[in-house]
Amino acid sequence: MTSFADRTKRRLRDELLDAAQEAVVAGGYDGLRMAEVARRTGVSRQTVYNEFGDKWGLLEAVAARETERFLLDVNNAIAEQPNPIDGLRAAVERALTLAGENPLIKAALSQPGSDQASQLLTTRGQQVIELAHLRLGAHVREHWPEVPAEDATSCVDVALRVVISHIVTPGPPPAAVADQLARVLSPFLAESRRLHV
Amino acid sequence: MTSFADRTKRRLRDELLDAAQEAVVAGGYDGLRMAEVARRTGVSRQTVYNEFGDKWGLLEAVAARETERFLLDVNNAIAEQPNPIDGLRAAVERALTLAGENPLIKAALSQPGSDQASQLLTTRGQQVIELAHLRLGAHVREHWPEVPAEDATSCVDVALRVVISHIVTPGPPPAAVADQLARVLSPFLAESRRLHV
DNA sequence: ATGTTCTGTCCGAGCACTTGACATCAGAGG
DNA sequence: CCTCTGATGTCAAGTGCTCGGACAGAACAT
Repeated sequence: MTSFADRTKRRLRDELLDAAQEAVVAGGYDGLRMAEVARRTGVSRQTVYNEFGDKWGLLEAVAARETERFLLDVNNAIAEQPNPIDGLRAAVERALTLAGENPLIKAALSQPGSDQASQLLTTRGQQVIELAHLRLGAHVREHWPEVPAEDATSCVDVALRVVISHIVTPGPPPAAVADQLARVLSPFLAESRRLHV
Repeated sequence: MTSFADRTKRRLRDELLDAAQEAVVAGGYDGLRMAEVARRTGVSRQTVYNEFGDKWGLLEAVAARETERFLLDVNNAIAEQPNPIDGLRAAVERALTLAGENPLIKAALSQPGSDQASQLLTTRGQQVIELAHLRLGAHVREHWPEVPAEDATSCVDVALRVVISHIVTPGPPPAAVADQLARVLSPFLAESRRLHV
């Protein structure tokens, strides 16, 4: 169904992103050279600009792809738990674990010239919040329809911001944070549920 | 090192060959439609012609690729046996087994409009003989350098023609043929070796 | 001050693929 | 017998993407 040209374009994008990501992991934002990405992929420098506009666009695309993968993984963790509280705990733990192991996040946080990288993390944080809202909200609505949308939103919102904070400023182990959050938030959800039954 | 364009061209060729091979397996030579190959690959009909010239060229390319894979597999079987006689037996058995399981060969042999397909098998047979000569000859020279090149060539030649005959006209199980050939040919090789020590 | 390196932009040439048309041939059916 | 259909093979014009080279500007080191 999809034309060969379409698939090729996708592959080109993917390979460029691979090269770029590798460069960022190795040397941070400053270590990312447009010419190097082009060379590694076997393509002209111009082609990289055609595809991503400018260096910032390339970096953003790298982050977007990684974000999507990240969320996909976290979503799987949620889906395995029918109980929203357990889903919350699982998601938090998985997210923190993944973040701790992710070389791209490490690079963004630790590299010297990370003015840009941290800004990117903030931007991505916004996107993560939006996407995760949809997914987590749907999960709550599905299993606990009694809980009003507003309350579910509030709960998810708080959890996400705490998680992002823990990613940016690492602290206790993932499981501990997950338990803590679940303990703190579950009474709120449970009561909301009881009130609107 | 290789440019993205090169890799893409290779991939295009491969996908076209995949589609063509599938068509041949399903419907023989007559079942192979240029337009269908193009459609399945997501490319224009003209592109198929640009790549392979004409229908016969496409079919030949399919056969060539499959031949290469076939020989690669057989070569591995040979390489595992230091003793040339054992190598011969292993190669014969592997070749007949592979041929018996290969859908493309089955299609070429069983399809109705197989005037072309059988001719193709003949052509390929020639190529197989040439390539296998190089490989088998090298194997004998490596392990039994005493055997003159002419004798090794004769031995390999006979074996190859018998094998091809068994592929075209299936008979006893592969292992039986392999043993038979090994038994028949080994005295010749052994004596030649003894004489030229 | 000067040279170097990288970003970002522009443009002309080239190449592969697409599209549509056409000639030709074989088989099927009226 | 004639025609209609579907397939192969060829051609030319059009299109999009990529390439290569050149250039200006900014940051930085010597």
